[in-house]
Amino acid sequence: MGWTDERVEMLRQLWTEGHSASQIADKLGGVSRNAVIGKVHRLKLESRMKTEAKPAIVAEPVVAAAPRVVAQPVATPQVVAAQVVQTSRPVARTMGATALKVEIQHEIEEEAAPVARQSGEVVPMTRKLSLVQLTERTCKWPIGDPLAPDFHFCGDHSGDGTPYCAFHAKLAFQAVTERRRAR
DNA sequence: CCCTGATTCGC
DNA sequence: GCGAATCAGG
Repeated sequence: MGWTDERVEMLRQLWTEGHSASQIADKLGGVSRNAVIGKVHRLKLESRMKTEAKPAIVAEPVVAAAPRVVAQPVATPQVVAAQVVQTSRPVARTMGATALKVEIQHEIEEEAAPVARQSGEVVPMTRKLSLVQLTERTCKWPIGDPLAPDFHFCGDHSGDGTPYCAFHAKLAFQAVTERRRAR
């Protein structure tokens, strides 16, 4: 199949809309993603260069690097936030992992806040503990940017079973529940 | 290993 | 002009 005017038009539109080369190749049919990319170049389209977004580091390593105490959290806030983000953004799926990680840090607070209001509870005071101060009974819910100097953990008293205090445990549990319902 | 786009080069 | 092969990256 060659590049008829119609096909070229479709290519232009889909590419402009942000579809990936392979996705466009599928829709058009009869062409490979390479063909699509090649054509895009010849048409001098493109533009879609994100200046190689630098994902940087995520919180996960920090939490995982904690003492034995923090070894196996049932569900980290990061995970919960990721799930919330996913359900609220059915669009960005393919770029997945990396893109989401970036958003997590940025939105974890924006996502958590609303949930907090829904729970009808007041956000508890935090003891602002650093990583080394965590024990078996301190809430390990991270607060702030892991890379920022003021990063700390909630530190409130947590039950025997959970790694979080009552408030944050509720946050995590509720978020997951909603995720399953929406699924 | 999956994917992304970018580039090359024989056709 | 075309696109497979290849490259560079996530």
